[in-house]
Amino acid sequence: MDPIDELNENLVEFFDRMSSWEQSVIQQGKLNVAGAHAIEKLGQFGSMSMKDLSKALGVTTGTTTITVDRLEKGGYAVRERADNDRRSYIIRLTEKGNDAYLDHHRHHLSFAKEIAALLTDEEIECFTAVLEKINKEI
Amino acid sequence: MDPIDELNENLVEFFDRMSSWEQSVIQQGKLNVAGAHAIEKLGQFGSMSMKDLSKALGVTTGTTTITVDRLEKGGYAVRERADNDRRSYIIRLTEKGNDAYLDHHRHHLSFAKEIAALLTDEEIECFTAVLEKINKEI
DNA sequence: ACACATAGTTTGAATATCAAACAATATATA
DNA sequence: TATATATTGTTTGATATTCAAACTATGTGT
Repeated sequence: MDPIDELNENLVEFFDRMSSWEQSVIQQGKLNVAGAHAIEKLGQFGSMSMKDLSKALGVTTGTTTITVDRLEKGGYAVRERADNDRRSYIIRLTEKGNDAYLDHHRHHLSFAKEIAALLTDEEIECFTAVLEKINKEI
Repeated sequence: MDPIDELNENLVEFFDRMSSWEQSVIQQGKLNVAGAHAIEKLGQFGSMSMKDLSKALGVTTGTTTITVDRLEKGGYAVRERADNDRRSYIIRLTEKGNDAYLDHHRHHLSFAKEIAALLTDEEIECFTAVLEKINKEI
């Protein structure tokens, strides 16, 4: 079989499995999908404006307004006035929000651990190196 | 840095990039997300019943009814009566539906090709083998 | 000042999804 | 056979998600 075809099939299946896994993890928690994604971005990249958060999430600012409203009501995040621009807010995770992020992060880590357990040290090294290469260049 | 952390970070980023890529590919076409996913399953696994399609997609049969209605209206798929069970339909891709599947498949292939171009033969082999291993066991 | 641009919110509409009720058919049991 | 139960797919009513466009408030450039 063509190596490209083989790579493709495995990629597609892997992506499918990761999607299912991600969704099931989110559904275990109290957050909706949009909120969980927002918390992930805020946890990963730190506090940011509505606009930047929208861009990071790939949705309109209108949608982000709703998402952040919900996060605020749930006590996961707060809007803080930006120093330099009075139109703008900086969205910051609260302690509860950060806990939710860390919890999600722990899930990811245990997923990575589960994968690593299947592989030899050499395979882990190669797999990580390849992913890093792809992430850098695509 | 801990190899697990490193693996995790690269996995998360890779998944994120694949999600964006997938979404942008779908939005280029005329199908909505649900329809595109349904076509992907039907193309990959062949004609199947509403129930099986629902299971493959991870949604209720009610949702699948709507999705398949739309595919039929768009000329991408047809419901055919099952021989053995008169309650049941077999959902089959039309030629147009199959073209849409092949087109999507081509996008995937070119994505895989793009990735392969970044890697040495050895890396391709290792990456594919690791993905296969993970897919089998997770 | 004045026009134009930008950040975020609101609004109205379209779409997606689910759970539950339902109709038609199949299967099992008495 | 007759009757109860299960299953397949559809419909319905409710809720959630998202977008585009209009809008408010503020910033920037001429």
